[in-house]
Amino acid sequence: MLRLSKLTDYATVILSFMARDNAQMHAAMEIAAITGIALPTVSKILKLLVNAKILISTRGAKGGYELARTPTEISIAAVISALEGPIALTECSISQQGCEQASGCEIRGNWNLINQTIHNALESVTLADMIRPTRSQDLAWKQEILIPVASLYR
Amino acid sequence: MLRLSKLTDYATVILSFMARDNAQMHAAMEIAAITGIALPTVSKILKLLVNAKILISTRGAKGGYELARTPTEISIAAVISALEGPIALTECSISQQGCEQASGCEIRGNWNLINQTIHNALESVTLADMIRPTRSQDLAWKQEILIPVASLYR
DNA sequence: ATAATTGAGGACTATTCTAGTACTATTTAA
DNA sequence: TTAAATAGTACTAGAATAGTCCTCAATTAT
Repeated sequence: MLRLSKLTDYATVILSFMARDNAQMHAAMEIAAITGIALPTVSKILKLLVNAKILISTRGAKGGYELARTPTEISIAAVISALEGPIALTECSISQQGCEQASGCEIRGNWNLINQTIHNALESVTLADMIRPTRSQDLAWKQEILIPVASLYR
Repeated sequence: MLRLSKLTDYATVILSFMARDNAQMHAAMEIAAITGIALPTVSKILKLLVNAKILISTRGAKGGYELARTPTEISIAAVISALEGPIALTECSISQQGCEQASGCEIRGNWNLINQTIHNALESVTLADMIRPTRSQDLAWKQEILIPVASLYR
């Protein structure tokens, strides 16, 4: 199923709300109330997004969270990485120590390629794209996503 | 991390071996011995691949498993689907009942789009691609993967 | 100054999912 | 009829995830 964690899913909901809303500063409690996600969970997610430099936090009374960049500059890949670490389908693509297959794993290089492909696809979609309506008549969206695989080899 | 399960990873190793090897029929025990994966685990994976019509099984003495199609006709997307169910990043993309976000989820359509994008990318890579060597001088591979996103809307 | 508000950081728990194993039935060849 | 091989299903242990809670730090308002 190639699953994304629930927290990541929540993160996109939260960020979409923040991108759509005019106000710049949002307290965690406010976000929890609006999205319907429990406050401690929202807090956890917001903290991760701050660490990943996707959000900026302000402490104290009247504090809260705001987007660090404009929605067009925040890619879905960045959000996923913030919540789940580096984007990669297989273990061996992350740790350099390689897998311990008896026969030797011949296909790691190709997995890396696929990882790159997907990463590129996710990199090309931004928060601004996510908050666009999906009805087909509103489609001033990207014509196509072009992934030059050959370039990955260079 | 956008993780793929270990079983799926194993499946690609197993299928790569079968695609590379000339012999048509391979018993589960043989595959276990060569790949170094425990026999019960190998069996489990092979059964799933049979159900997904990626492999054909023959029972009885001299039986075994063989590819149902040529390696160029087996996509990585099919393999992933066989092991993990439909390829989708978010829960709500699979079940039709929708999520129970208080504010209403505005972004489902866009997630579906991203799912489609990734699915297309995985669909375009086949088992034959996986067993190709990865050294750059051997690259008679695909020039690029073209994903016409606009067409998804029609 | 002091109190109130808000985020930071980390620890902890319960639940769910995954990986792996085992057992029994069924099919086929010799 | 026996041996070899897959089919199907159920079960267990371990790991990962989701979610919660508590204490500390920072800022603003009174």
